[in-house]
Amino acid sequence: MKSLPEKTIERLSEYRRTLHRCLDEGKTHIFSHELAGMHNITAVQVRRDIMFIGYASQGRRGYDIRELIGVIAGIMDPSDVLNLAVVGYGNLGKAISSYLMNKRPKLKIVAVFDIDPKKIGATASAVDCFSVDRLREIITSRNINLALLTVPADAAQQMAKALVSSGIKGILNFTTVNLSVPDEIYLEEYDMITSLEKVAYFVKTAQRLSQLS
Amino acid sequence: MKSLPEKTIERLSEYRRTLHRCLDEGKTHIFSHELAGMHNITAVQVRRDIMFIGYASQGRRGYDIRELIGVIAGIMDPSDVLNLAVVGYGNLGKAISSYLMNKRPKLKIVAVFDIDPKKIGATASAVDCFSVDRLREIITSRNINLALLTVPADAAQQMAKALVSSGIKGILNFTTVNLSVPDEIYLEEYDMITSLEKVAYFVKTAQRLSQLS
DNA sequence: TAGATTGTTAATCGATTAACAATC
DNA sequence: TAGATTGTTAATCGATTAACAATC
Repeated sequence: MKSLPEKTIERLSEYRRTLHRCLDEGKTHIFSHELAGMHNITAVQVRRDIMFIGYASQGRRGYDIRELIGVIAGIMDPSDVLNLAVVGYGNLGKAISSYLMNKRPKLKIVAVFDIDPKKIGATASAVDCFSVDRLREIITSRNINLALLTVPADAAQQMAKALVSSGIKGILNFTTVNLSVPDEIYLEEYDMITSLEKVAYFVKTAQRLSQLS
Repeated sequence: MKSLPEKTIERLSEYRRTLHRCLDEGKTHIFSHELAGMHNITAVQVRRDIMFIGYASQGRRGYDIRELIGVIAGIMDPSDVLNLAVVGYGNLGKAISSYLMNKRPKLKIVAVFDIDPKKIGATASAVDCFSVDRLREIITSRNINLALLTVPADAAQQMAKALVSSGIKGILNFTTVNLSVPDEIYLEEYDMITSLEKVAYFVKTAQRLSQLS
């Protein structure tokens, strides 16, 4: 199967969460326009995404929520557990760790790294915290594929380099530094300040436009 | 002036940060291919973005970094300070607050809200922490335009509603709930689990594709 | 049936990239 | 000049939306 469009992948992840919530509320089926309304998009887009993943409903009673969750999981979830490391255990690292803990059984945080001796050795939220000196050793021994980078900006590039040379496959970058890594490493920037500036720009622009009318 | 493409806005924010770093390192000019290399995009795209904002260089010696920063600031920065509130002062709220503190003088966190009496009244990182009961009062009196929502998932929709009715203009949503808000409210989803699942998907897909070859 | 809904093709929109003339 | 670089138009690519036949 070909790789799906990036935007579709993002939405599938969001649909799944919403579908789980609907299941919890006792729903068994959902219409495309319902799912669309919950995500502020159009029903056509929902149907198109679902077409992409090759799922078809039983006609006019909407999609079977349980089945749809299963199909999405088949696409999105790795067949084996993907082991993660959180690198940098400050407020952000802690927030992310507790956020992710037990949410996705196939995405498992198996190690946390920090430079602060006071944090090292602690077993925070059931995960061991190691010194960054042992990065390569632990990444190899625990078969870690993905790193969540939450260190201070001035340590980011150097740490990314160390991660890559330790055999990591992908980095989710929470720092404000644009990392440079080899092409074969999947890098996702997750940039708060950019998001915030974008919101600020559009809020400002919307205000200005509405004043004109 | 028309509103710029969303993607261009995002990149302008990223360029500016990089440009500041270059200034700190003593550079005065930068070529489009240098800036492109630092962001893993093409030089054409950099030039096109810069064309969009109406800046022109002095010919073949690249862009004047200081001037370019000024032009980007003129586009992106609100003319007046935009007041922000962080709603939910757990690990994530703390990380965001200290992250943003003093980074962008035009984007100022002027209040923090929480439900926990132990946090209320504290003056964390020089910002007062209030009870959510006083949401409307403080939002009005401190002229707050934008909220950063970091409350637990089950409180998110209710809190969003309270924020909207208190007169907020935009929400940056860090929770995993897809909020529903009126059209005129600018809503930006900032979703960690989706980002992580996306990275996981592409890492997995890349591995599979490379095994085929 | 009439009405609601899905699945899919074709059209549109928006963003990126290729190509290249102009500049220094 | 030759070479490097910019600014801009046109072509391409990818994602969204419109339109509509098929289904129940």
